[in-house]
Amino acid sequence: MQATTHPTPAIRILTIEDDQTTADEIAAELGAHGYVVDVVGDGKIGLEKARNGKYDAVTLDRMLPGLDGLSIVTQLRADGIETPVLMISALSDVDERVRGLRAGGNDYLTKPFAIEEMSARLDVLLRRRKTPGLIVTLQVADLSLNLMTRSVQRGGVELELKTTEFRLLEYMMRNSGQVLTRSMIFEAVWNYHFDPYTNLIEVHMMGLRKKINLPGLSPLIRTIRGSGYVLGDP
Amino acid sequence: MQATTHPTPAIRILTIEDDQTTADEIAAELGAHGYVVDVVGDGKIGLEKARNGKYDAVTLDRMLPGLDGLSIVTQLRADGIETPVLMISALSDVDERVRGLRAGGNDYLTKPFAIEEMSARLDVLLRRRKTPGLIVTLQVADLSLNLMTRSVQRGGVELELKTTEFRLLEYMMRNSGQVLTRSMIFEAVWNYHFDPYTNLIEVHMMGLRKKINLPGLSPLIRTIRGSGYVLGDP
DNA sequence: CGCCAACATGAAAAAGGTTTAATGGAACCG
DNA sequence: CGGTTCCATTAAACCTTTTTCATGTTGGCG
Repeated sequence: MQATTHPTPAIRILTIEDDQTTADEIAAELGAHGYVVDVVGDGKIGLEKARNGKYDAVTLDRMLPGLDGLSIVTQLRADGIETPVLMISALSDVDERVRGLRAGGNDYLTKPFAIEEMSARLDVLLRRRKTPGLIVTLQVADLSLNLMTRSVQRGGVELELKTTEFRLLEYMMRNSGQVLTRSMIFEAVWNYHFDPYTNLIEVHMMGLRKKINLPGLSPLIRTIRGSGYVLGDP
Repeated sequence: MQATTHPTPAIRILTIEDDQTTADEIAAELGAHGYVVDVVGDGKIGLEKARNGKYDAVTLDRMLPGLDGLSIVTQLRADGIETPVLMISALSDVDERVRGLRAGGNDYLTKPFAIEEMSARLDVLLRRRKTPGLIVTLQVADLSLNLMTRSVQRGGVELELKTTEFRLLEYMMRNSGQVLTRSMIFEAVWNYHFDPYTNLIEVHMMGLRKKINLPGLSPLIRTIRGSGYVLGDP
């Protein structure tokens, strides 16, 4: 093994932070974790280094002299740089957090924070796998159901379904356009293989309809009198 | 357009049924739906036709002269024939149903049945898409979590998790081997962006541990005193 | 060894979801 | 057009899950 090369290349962190005390603390903690830390106190210079320095991650203060933290992430992302960014701020309200993440931050931490907290969050960012986020969705008309996240949308607006409603809708979407009898629904959703002589299905069907039939949009669930129900528009 | 070809090829159903009355009813109903129906009363002949006849689906009585319904499906599947089979039987108990489906039946219907019931079930079988059943699972040690079916297994045995436990475990599996602080867990699982000053996490962590730590197997959840929790074995 | 803080545990309380039950309304049939 | 059956709707009962609370246990540190 050569003396001039590391067995594994060091992990490099850029800390953009104007408060010297905080900066020292961060540098010490991350150093102790074996990371190489560069500290910068000015926004403009920070952006420059982040652009060129090949860092594995960036910790970024929200309030900075020179250039604001939000602008820095926005710029970075606009330039196509995907380095994970942990945003740090004294502003704790929800809007501020959302703004930070929307701008392109990967995580958001509020001052004051325990230094191990920050370290743990950085670890997660560094190990973040580029999972393509494979989505599996069912689509019927303008209704979509995501099997991974369990989210349901009608014409773009999110619906909050209970678990039974979700299972019922999933079954109907998997067999859309076809008549589904009560016994088929009981088998698929409740795993009942007998007739329970109850109006369970009607009740839950109504719950679904209330949520799915948004004003102005066509009702997607039709009743086939004497047979069952169908999902679909025509 | 030639006179000898159909605009869309007719859908062909094979009905293996020895009771003449039932057979007539089925043929009438399916005929009314535009299907071409062949009726056979004997098991052996039925198996022959199913093997060669290029049918789109088969309805199959459980009790037959010549050859039993169960044996017919078993044979068909053994021969690599994947034609959807709707089994029909006077036997309604769970074991019988399971046996029918295990043998290779795609659906199971108990006599007496409404004829529209059968028709609706056949429709579903006919439109059955060959969805490859794409599975997406998370794996940590001998623990596996299926995101599509929401099932969790430890060393092959199925675990019953509540929804909160499931979300908690999913988050920990997605970030296994790393310390997850309370605030990170609160953000990911409860969507709390503040400290609720409660022991919610401890309680649910215990619930998970109780289910995951099967006797003889190593405890996968470790507590990092002062920091948080880690999922993984070493 | 003893104190303090952090975590674990069990059970009660609160919240939320599912099922039953009772009633009203709409479609079909003579 | 009256009766009957099937479906929709609402509210209450019931059951499960989640959260809180009170208390016990453990590990670190002087």
